Amino acid sequence: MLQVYNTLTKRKEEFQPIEPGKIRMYVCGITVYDYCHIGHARVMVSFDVITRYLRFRGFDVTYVRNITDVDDKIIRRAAENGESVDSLTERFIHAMHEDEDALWVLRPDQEPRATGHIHDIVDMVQTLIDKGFAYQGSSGDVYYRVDRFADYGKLTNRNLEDMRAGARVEVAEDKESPLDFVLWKMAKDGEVSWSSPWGQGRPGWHIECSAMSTCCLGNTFDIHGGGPDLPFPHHENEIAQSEAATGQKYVNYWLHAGAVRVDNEKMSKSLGNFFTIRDVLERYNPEIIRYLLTSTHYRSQIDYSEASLQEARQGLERFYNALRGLDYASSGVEVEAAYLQRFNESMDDDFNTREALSVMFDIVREINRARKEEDIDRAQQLAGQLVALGSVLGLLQQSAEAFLQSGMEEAGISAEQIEDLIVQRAEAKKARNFAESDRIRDYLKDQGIILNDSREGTTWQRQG
RNA sequence: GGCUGGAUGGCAGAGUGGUCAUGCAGCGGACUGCAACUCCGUGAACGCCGGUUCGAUUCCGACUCCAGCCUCCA
Repeated sequence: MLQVYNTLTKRKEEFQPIEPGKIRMYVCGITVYDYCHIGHARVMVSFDVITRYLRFRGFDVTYVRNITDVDDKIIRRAAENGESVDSLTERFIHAMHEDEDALWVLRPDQEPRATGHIHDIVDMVQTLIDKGFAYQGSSGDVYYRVDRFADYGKLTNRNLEDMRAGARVEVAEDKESPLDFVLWKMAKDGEVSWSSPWGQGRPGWHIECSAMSTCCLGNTFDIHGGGPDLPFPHHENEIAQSEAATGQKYVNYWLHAGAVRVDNEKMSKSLGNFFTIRDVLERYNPEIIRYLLTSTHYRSQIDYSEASLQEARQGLERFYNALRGLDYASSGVEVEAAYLQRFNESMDDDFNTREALSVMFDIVREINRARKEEDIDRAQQLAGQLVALGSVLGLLQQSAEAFLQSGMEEAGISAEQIEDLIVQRAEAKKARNFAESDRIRDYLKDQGIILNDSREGTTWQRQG
């Protein structure tokens, strides 16, 4: 039985799709004005794993993740750079796709962009005005009338009294209540804008997700996901907009990823501890980031640090050391019941990837035992199963050599030089000149290269 | 202050009303010319105080501390 933790009810619930066998899922994506950071990576990887597992379990999943390609930050950044909004957003959408590909994040089925759905957004705003849930202020901006929506605050347990009392919200002169939020924003001179019944302007942030999710997935859909900072106000406002507009329940299950901290501090630009995905990829194999993000439950807070990256590297080394030199099937492998059942039970429990990994480590031990007993058929059979389960988490999809020999290439020596030295060392060993063979090994170790002798010969890997 | 989540062995991190997590590190042994990889064995934990129970790290309550959100932020 698949159970998921639902932010709306604050507990784990049995998952029941609206339509048997089908799942419609929407995840809030990126505002494209800069490179993606590791917090973005976490949301991408978490929902990628969720999607892969749901499909592995036989569901037909429609995965939609939006791109916010117009908002204040984008307009400001484009102006600072002296470039058009289009050119800025195209650049960073391209960069986002590169980062995702590097992390083996499968593309969503649809990636709607706010600017591609202006018509749907205008329609929804008009519906809200017609139903009395929205109004145009004297500035021309259109606001959502929070007091009209009785269920406001149900996702994050807020009540309007408390919020008014401690209101730190910017007060716009023409709002009826300080808690009202913008649906349609009038354009200032020269800003990118679209025509609407209320004048030239652009959508507010929250309305685009309501409009696009409804448009792509229907009035009510199964899963809505996003990052840790989105439940309030973003998702609260989405519920208010969509349920007021359609009169139907918006979403059945709300899933939110946990925060990423850096060296045990909140990640923020002011602290200067903001890491982009490409910063990290300069120094680490992409799978190391992916493993780090998968080895903690998706809802838990995760600490990003050199130490945690090292630990991720070590975990993967154990996997790839087991796979190294084995010729295993890369697809169509059936996983034997004992392992499959434990794996599925773990993942069925709100996508417990850490526990699923512990099942995979048990397979590693059995592979190594089989290798020791020279039962290569069994080792290869298990290796295929290990990689099959790995593919559900988006792990172990490169060759052992590629992983183990990756890292710090620039600083070190080339593969050709290493192979040469290994040959020289083999000759020295044959002549029982251990002083010379050890000298070569120590030299390579200084270069970050670890040698590994076995009956079949010597293999090498780079140090993490 | 309000709302959420958390506190597990040296570190990371799952989980369970009474019995193994797992990975890294440690210790003993095997393999090896010596290493590395690997295998076998092994020590070590459940914030604090009450309650329920034959028995609680696991359930309930209080407390302390930590984190996220409440302002743009994944």
